[in-house]
Amino acid sequence: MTKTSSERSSSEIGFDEALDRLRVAGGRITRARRSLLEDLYRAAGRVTVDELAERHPDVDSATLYRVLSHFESVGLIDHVHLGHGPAGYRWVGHRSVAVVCEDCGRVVDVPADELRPLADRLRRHYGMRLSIGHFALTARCEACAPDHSHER
Amino acid sequence: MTKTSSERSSSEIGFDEALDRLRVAGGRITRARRSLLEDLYRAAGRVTVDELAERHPDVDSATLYRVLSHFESVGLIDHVHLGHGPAGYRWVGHRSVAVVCEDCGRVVDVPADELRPLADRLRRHYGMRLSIGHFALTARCEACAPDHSHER
DNA sequence: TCTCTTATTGCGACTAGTTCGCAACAATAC
DNA sequence: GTATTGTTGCGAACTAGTCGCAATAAGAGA
Repeated sequence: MTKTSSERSSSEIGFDEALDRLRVAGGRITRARRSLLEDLYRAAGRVTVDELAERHPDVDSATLYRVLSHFESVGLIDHVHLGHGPAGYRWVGHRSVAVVCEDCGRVVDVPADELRPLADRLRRHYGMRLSIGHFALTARCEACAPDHSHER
Repeated sequence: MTKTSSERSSSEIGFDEALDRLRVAGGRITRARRSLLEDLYRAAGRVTVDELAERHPDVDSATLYRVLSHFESVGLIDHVHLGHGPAGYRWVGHRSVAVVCEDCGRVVDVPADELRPLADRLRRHYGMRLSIGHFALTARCEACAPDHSHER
């Protein structure tokens, strides 16, 4: 289920740089923080809290959330709500929007630019600045909703 | 089935028709169902579970959810997840998408047609059929995220 | 290196939103 | 009316996430 082909761009924050950021922010580099940071850094794409909890059984779930929100406040990761399920976290620098199938849960990443025209219209005509990335778009994938207009 | 995409509320289901549908579906018209159906029919737009619970204190919340999902399965209402908060329910036939401010929770309704270009692209290029309406788009309204840059 | 301060953790309780099991109830068919 | 069985109310459970607090352990300074 690992996400494919999210190559690291040069503008992306490196692991050591991330550690520095945490230190500059005045925080301590604890065992939990270091191992979660490593995991998030190495993960190719989005990771859910469940997955992190499974991979770090020594880290309490309350701590998990606290660490994640700390990382987020320092600008190392961001999170996206994937429909009904748990949120997904990933290293910053990705400029894509998740489109999740509401039936099978499959997530397809779409370049954020695809939403630009809509975002512009929403801002200009409705005064709403679209939060690209914070919530996934829900859809149905081909497997779950084969085309050719057969309504349920 | 009556689902041609550009049609609007001319084909909206009336209250008595809705009652018929429930009967045809083999269900009983209970007190809870009748009063909730009336409420939803009369409500101008989206109603949250909280609001319904407040207005129908005699109806247990578990029943509330069951009735709502029954109505939905019969095709009388649909629901939309408004970001972090509770879901909103409304009479079918509305062709709009909710855009919710993630800070203040304000909901702005946007004609579904605004999403058409995006939906088309997602279908054609990514094989995902956007579920317009099931999830709100999240954004920030002008009050919560005043535009600092000087854009036209 | 040891000591001290205090940021962070683990634990358990708690929240919101929603679902489930089950016995009591009430809508309808007869 | 009575019987049948779909629905309801109640409470418990569940998921995703948050919070308070005492114990722990980073890491600055001696």
